[in-house]
Amino acid sequence: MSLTIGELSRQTQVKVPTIRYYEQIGLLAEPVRTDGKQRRYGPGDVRRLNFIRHARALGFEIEAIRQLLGLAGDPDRCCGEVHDITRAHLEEVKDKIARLSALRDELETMVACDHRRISECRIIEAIADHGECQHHQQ
Amino acid sequence: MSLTIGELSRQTQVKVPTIRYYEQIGLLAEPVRTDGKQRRYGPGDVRRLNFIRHARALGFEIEAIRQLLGLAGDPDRCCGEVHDITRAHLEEVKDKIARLSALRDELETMVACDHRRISECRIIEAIADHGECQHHQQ
DNA sequence: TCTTGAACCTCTAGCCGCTAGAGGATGTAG
DNA sequence: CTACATCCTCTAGCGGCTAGAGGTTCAAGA
Repeated sequence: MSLTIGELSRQTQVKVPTIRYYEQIGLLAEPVRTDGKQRRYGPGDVRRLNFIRHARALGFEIEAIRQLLGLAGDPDRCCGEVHDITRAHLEEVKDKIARLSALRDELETMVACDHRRISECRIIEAIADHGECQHHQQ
Repeated sequence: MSLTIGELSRQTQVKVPTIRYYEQIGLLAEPVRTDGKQRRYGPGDVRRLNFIRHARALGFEIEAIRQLLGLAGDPDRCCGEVHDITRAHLEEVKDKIARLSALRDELETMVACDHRRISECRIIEAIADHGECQHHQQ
């Protein structure tokens, strides 16, 4: 009934080295081992790793996921903190979108360049003359 | 007439260790040194570093900037390649925006949680049951 | 029972684009 | 001539993995 790390990887779509990495940073508990030191996983591990994968796909950072997992294991608690973490993440995402949108607009103006010589290329000029605005994406 | 690394840093808003890092990866040429091995920069370095900073602020990767700098130094060439690099970057930015927007919508649905107990929290459920969609932001 | 060989193990290093710190040398103002 | 801000090099760390070396284990087939 138990899974090897490869089977867990196939079921959750999380790569084998990533699973070991999650164990190393304490996001996943150390599993049972065979006599030959190979890892064996149960259904609980599948659920937890799926949760992690989904949260990563939603862009949560590892530390946020660690907190969410802690809270998720505490069924009687009010989920206010879960709400806070998610809202904070939502704000970050909105912020990124806003900054990237400004970037997109600038780049779109720039690519209206009509293939002149470099010495009069609007893109090069645009980068060289770019003002004091602070984008810092990602 | 020449600048110390600290003065260059103040003029360009690029931090001192970052300037040394750019030199190390060959993005910035090795500058003149004093007898005591301290770096001294000229106006050309200020221009080049400003270009780099602006391009970074626009989200270009170091490798793209390396190419842009190479092309920028070739005034008679047609700027088609510059255009291509910029358009490729624009496409990436648009792609990121699209993925982040989908993420934002999902998170917004999730934060409509009304502070119940964890055991019936919609956010936790939403993460746990999250489908097979692949977001992978950033 | 033995032999394959795929999958497992640990360990280390690398990716990007910096940032931080140790520990020491240099340069300039008073 | 001294103080001390700034400079130097070198190494390690950040997040979140990914890749590779070099060796071991496990399960299926002969």
